[in-house]
Amino acid sequence: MLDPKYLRTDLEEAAARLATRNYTLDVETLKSLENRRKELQIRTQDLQAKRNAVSKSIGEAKKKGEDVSAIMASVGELGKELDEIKAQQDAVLAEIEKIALTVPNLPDQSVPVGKDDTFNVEVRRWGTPREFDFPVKDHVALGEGIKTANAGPQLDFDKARDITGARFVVMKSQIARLHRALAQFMLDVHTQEHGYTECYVPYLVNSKTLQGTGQLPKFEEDLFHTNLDGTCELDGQTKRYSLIPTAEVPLTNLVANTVLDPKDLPIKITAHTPCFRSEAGSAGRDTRGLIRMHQFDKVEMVQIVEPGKSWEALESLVHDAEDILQKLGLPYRVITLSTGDMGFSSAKTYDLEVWIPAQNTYREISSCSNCLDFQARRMQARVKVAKGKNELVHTLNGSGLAVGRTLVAVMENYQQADGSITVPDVLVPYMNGLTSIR
RNA sequence: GGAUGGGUGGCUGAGCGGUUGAAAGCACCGGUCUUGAAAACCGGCGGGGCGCAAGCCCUCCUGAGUUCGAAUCUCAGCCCAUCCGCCA
Repeated sequence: MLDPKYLRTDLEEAAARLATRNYTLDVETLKSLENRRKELQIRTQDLQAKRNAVSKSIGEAKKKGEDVSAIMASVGELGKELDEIKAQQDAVLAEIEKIALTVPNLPDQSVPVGKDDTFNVEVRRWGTPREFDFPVKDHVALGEGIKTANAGPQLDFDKARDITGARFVVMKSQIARLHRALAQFMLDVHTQEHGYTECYVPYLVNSKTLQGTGQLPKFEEDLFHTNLDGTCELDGQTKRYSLIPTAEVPLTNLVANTVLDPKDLPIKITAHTPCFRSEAGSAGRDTRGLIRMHQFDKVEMVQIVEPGKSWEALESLVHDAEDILQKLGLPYRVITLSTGDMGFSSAKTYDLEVWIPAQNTYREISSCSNCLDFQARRMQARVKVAKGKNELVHTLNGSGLAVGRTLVAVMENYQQADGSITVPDVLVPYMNGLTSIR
């Protein structure tokens, strides 16, 4: 959520900045709601003050044994009026809240302005894509060509289709192990070299949690939801669990509704989890292979930092992600997403794109975002900066990395003419010494 | 799933329906004392909203209700603890 104070005082500016990310802020509606809110709040508070004063005097009079029937009669109407106005105020407040929860974060001033991904800006490149002296295969062809002992493909999309449906995969044998090795390797690097604390988190979360990081209420259809005793509405909260679309959700919400001690910051945490996305609206895109799955593994990094320290934290986060790619020897580039291409909660996002030989292009493998206080405000995550002075923390998240896509990159970049895959040096220990998958 | 007991400020923990936003202790902050520190003593110390401010309002798990007035009473829900049952 944006700072309601800012939204009140600089509504026009907010609208202009949000427009750069293709979001139209309903200025007129907000203005009139705000005016109404103010008017109603003044009236309720006035009535409440009156009621409090009278009630107090009743108490005092009663204590002295005086007759209070006259005073009590005088406040009879007050309660009724208060109830009415309070109800109106609650309705207006609820309406404002409803809008506020669907307004995306403001893009930082340093973010390139543009309506879509064509306005993204390349920041730097690392590594040189390898020259192949044979026709390159994509990871699907490679994975289906490498067989298990009983001749089944090690990358099996057909079985997954039978078991579940499209956009799922079954991995077997050494490919499955390579996939696991990648995740282990990433976790080890982040915990042992980058200072993150490893976490194991729930894969099913409640609605409040999803609201905290910004997935709800706006992106309902992007998620998979469970159906706990039917879905019942309970004080505005849908009672059900949903599968996490990223570990950012449980990790970031670890600090929801807390007041942190500055000396405990920054908090750097990481987790390897499966991620579940409905991919609503991406029908037909990346239908071949592992690039876009309903279920995929990811190692996620989250940082909780003091306000004012998040920009340096964003740079460190990107470097932590880049380090994995460098250790794996995978060529990549760093992109600054334009205003129109950023996620809902982000003020600035760097994407890491890894070289995919079969597509002759770079594809997203990590997304690192600074959310500033946007998520913290939704979660009520604060830090005690001075005595009695609490400020919202800043939250950042980044993939470190998407494991499935890293597997794709390793398979394709390390393929040999005979269809085998050389195991990157850093992964050999995780593969029990195996140097080649064939 | 069944039974019982609970949810109060950073923590522990009081709180007859009426100056209780909340005793007390710990922690924390400021001061006195001290060469310095500790101890002792004095003072301060939850969160949020509106407002330039004074101040006013909200907030004792959440929501609804009773009442002139609710942390205190009623109902529902959520969560926690313990015991029983079931179970990876």
